[in-house]
Amino acid sequence: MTDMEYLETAIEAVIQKVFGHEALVILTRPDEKFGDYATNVALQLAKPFGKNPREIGETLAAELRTQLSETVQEVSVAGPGFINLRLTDAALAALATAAPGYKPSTYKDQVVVAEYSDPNPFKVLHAGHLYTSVVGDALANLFMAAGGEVHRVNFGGDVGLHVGKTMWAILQELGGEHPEKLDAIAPEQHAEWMAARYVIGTAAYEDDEAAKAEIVELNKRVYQIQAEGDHDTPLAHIYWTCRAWSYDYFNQFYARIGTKFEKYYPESEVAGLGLQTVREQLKNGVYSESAGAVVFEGEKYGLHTRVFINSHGIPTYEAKDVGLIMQKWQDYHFDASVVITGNDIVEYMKVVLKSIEQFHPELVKKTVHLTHGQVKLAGGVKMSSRKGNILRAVDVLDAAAAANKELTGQESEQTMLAAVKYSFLKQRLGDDIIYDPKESVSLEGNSGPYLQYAHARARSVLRKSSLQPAALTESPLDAAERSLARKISEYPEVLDRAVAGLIPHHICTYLYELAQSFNRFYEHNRVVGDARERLRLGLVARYADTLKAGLEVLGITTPERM
RNA sequence: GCACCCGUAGCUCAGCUGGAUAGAGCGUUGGCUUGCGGAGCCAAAGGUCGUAGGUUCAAAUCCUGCCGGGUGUACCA
Repeated sequence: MTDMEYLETAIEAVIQKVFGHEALVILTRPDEKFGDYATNVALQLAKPFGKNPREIGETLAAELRTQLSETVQEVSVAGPGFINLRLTDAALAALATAAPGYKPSTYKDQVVVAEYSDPNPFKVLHAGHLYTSVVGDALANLFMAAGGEVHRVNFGGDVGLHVGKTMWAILQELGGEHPEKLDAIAPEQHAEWMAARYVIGTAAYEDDEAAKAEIVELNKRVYQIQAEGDHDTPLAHIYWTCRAWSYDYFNQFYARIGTKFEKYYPESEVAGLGLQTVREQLKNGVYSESAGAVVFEGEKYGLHTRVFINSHGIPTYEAKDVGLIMQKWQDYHFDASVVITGNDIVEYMKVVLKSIEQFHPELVKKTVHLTHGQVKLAGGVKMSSRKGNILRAVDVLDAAAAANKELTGQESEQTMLAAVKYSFLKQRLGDDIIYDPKESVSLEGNSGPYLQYAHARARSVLRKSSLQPAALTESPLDAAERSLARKISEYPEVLDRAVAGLIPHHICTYLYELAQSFNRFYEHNRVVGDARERLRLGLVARYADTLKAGLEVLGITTPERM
């Protein structure tokens, strides 16, 4: 129980005692001039009690003053009837002292599976993958901070039409099924070479009927290669080699941005289970046959119909997703499963989950689908995957690195990543984000590098002093110190809210406000050399620790020096 | 057509478990500077919270209509 919850309970007890009424008290953080906490409970009770809210407020305030005198130094009623509480310095100091180490227990000892990124082998990583990777990593960190046993997994299509398209163009390039010719391609070229093949294959599929037929055929042959475990035929050689290139490329990218997956679920590994499950449930009437395909009739549930097995007998993405969810359940028996994807598949996912709900409802109950928007270039430039002029993940990182170098004259991978990650994370999840290469890496204002700098600067102050930081309780706080302590003390509440709503951007907002709080304090108050040096060092230490804790949840590094 | 999401300052966004003068960054204007890291601080200008209703003591926040934008809508993922 946080101290805020303790106070809420105490106020509820007072209401019970004074009015004999059960009320739900929610404390908020009002403007600092009003106090440390506020509640509008008196306003809410005015109607049922038929009384003036200020009158109710005053009655409660009087009782609270005597009941909470140990931790609350002032209770006031203001405005239309808000009850404002001002903590004693000692109570506030205790809160600030505990803040950076706070761990919510929301997911304590629970198994949580976080699936995100989900790139397809044989294709390029685009800006959207960078976005989902950054967001997914932060959410996984959030679950961990809340006590969860987190498993990061990744799902991707190593079979499917896109593979047929790329393979078709690869065969064109190699002049047939000649795997030995792949050796001529330099390792650092692998990813780009395959991305270019995909673009060519996609164009051919759309424009050339003969090519389209060949691609469909290749798609089937790839499924066959998987089904038979074929590693010997020339085509299989090409397939497995290029598939491995893709995974190497993914791993390098994830290592660069600092996220690590425990497991890849290639579609080929879950397609069988999906197919089997859907066929089984077809017998049970969950799915039905229509025009040679197996579908789920979503209209019955206010959704739409989707094909799970196509008329060629091949499982579509829908069936693979069924297989994936079943497989994750078999592997982890999770308490919670969170899937993070783009918002273009929200309706799709509803259909898939609704179908699974028919035969495995508890599994769906534990699953949450979180979605994000697209990463768009400022200026509204339209990108097309088909033409290959998409915004790639590396393009974003390169743009950030270039801007950072231009601004600081230095090259820093840490700073660049902080800039990109923070610019993605500070926005509420769900909507599109406008990515402006210049603006997003700006090192001034509300940015990742700003917070890294704020942290490094605080550490520098601590290094500068030869004294040990004191416990905050050693002395009453002056106004500026109190203001900073108050902001630090909010951290547990912010973390709780971020965990409860799975909204990491709240942490960003808070950390920025915290840094502003510190800068205001620091502007006019000396630390090293001041008579209050030890106390202030204690404050700076809590501040730096809180920044560090928050940034770590976001997946942003906190260098001691920059 | 239907479904889902979105519409807050010039730009990019917070705020949306309903509450006290709607906040921040960038940009603009003006001030602070021999500073423990100024990547900062203070201040000013800038808003019919898309629009019309409804619910409520109280609506940017909840409900409905409309306008505008995005996405999805049977064998792609």
